[in-house]
Amino acid sequence: MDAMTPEPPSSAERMPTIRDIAEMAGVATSTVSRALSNPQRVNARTREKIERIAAQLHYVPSTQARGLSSGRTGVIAVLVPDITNPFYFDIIRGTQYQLKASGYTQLLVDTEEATDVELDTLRKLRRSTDGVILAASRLTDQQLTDAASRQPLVTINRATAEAPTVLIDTPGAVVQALEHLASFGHRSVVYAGGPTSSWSNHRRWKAIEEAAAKRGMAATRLGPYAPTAFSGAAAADATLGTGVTAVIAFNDLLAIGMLERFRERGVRVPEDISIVGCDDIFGADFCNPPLTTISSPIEQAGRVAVSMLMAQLDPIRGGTPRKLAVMPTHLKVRASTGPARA
Amino acid sequence: MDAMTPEPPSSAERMPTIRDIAEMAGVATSTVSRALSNPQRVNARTREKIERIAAQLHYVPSTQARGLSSGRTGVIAVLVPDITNPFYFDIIRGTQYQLKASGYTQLLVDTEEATDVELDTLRKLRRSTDGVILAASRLTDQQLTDAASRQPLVTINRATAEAPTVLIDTPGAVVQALEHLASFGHRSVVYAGGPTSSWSNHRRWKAIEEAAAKRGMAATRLGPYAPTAFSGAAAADATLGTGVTAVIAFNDLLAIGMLERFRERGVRVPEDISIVGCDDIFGADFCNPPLTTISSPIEQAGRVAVSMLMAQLDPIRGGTPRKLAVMPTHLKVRASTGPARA
DNA sequence: CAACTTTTGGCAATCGCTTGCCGCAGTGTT
DNA sequence: AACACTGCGGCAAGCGATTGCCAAAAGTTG
Repeated sequence: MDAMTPEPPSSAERMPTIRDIAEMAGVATSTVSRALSNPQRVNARTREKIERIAAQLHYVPSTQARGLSSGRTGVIAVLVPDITNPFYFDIIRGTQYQLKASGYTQLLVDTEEATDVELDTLRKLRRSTDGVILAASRLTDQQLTDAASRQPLVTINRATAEAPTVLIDTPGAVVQALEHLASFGHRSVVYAGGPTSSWSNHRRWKAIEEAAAKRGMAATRLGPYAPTAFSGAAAADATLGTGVTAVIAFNDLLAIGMLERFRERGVRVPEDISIVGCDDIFGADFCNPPLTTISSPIEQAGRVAVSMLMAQLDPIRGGTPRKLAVMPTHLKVRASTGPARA
Repeated sequence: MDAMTPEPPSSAERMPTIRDIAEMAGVATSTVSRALSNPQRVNARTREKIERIAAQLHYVPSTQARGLSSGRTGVIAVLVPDITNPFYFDIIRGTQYQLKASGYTQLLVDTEEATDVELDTLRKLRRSTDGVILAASRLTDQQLTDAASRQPLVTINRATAEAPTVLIDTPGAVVQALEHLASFGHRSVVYAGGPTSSWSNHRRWKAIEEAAAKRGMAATRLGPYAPTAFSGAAAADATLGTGVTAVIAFNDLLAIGMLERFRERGVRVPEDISIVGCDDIFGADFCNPPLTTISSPIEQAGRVAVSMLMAQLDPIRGGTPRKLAVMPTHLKVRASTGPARA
């Protein structure tokens, strides 16, 4: 107003606020606020007018201010151990899709397979997010319980008593995999294990051990190996050392790495050795040979995780909050498995 | 303090604020604020005391409040056309890494290869982010110019006059690819093109056309095809229809899809037809046959984009703001290319 | 038509932090 | 000894929304 007041640099013109709208509409800011985020609280005519002005001004509410006063941020964090692992891509896509549909923003964080990064992130995020989806958490039960008591949380592939969980029923499919191998005459199998801190890893091995025992097959566990194609070489070599005819890998990444190593060493797949992966990631269908693997609707797992979180955030609209969802799995037979060599 | 005041539900105990710290330390909130975010502005002893109390309270500053009053959000958005395209994985990893190192949070958004989603996202994000990295933007020059004038922006694989850009020098490598094919006796080549709105696509085709003309080779453009493995079938069929002995695909995804289709139809690669991909994505090395492709430090491109953005945000510390960075590329020869059939 | 309820909109406090401005000490300069 | 700095800390005004409380207006009812 004052002629002395220096104009702010016009480089970035000021963004409109509810005050601007309120002035133009001749109402109070509170009315604008209500019209925009609580429509039924305000008269239809007033609301329309406000909406029109808002649109005309290209008004975008400040998430910061909104979050500060309302306590809600509209942000959900998704924590994955490794952004570059294709397995998580499908999860991420699923959560992204469903979060967007629910009006939330997804904040993706790579925890680098490290417990402390995970813990630290969780702490920092407590303030700035409404909830967290924790995929393949590396936390201990205790840490997980603590975290769940502090913020709305849903885990994927990591069961806890405290937080709702989406589980991919890999153990179920492991049985199918074992049957499949048995039908090909395999009598002994190696499990190329994943990270020690991986809960799924334990779960998978237990299932294999048990199912193998039931069928009188010998099962050996190798590892731990990092869940990367790169580690496949070591896993392949160790497997060859055992003389088994079949191997089940912790995941497809590892399996694909093993495939390459086998080829390098002149070991034929599946003639000399059969290999089963897990997750049916991008690439499992076009590697050489195409990988027999355990497939599941991973993307859907992400979507389900989101809806379980939504139910937790808004118990009324969300309906009965499920504590556990199990995604079905099935064995996808491709060319990496075949009859056991004599 | 008042006995009548109802205790807040202890379910989630209140998070500590700078006021709590200020009270405990016996200083004003402004001092706490400065001690924490502007350390040299406050006496060392005072600062240490405050830091100690903050740590003890597990204090985490509210990004919301901070952003509201300071105008900075600490968030950088990264927009990619398709989260599930492995090409962007590496970019995302690069940006994530570098942003974290710079103390920023990455907000990842999938724009679904759609111009309007991109535009809309950009608008919404203007308020809540400090800057944007736009990978393979589908925007027109005009739209891009507008966007760049409204918010700090860096593009990847999309040159503009306005915004700093990181380019992957694929056209450069296309020449290598053509030489490689020529040395194998190929005289005609097909380019299986990508999306019409893709700037790189045009750029690539121009380079091929020109390089082919210079060598007296015939070049035909096919497409557009969606940059997915799924579209590979159509691209493969169309390619076969032309009778050429070599094809360069818009990207590896498409190339891999073509590879599969060729196998389905009994066309041998590289005996019957040679194929060159582009990007060297995850999977290009283990598909069947492994793909000859144009490789480049994609992850580094992401990192460079971040540092260019940082330079823009803080011109003093950031050093000379580069307007353009070109990432080198080279042809990675694998098994999908070979001598032309007679 | 009076008494009452429901709508509708305004006031003002608040969320947690940043930052411009001010003033008090302590130090150094002439 | 008077003066000017400089370093350090406090005051208080925002940032842009939300929301509890209240009052005026409108609608209902007997």
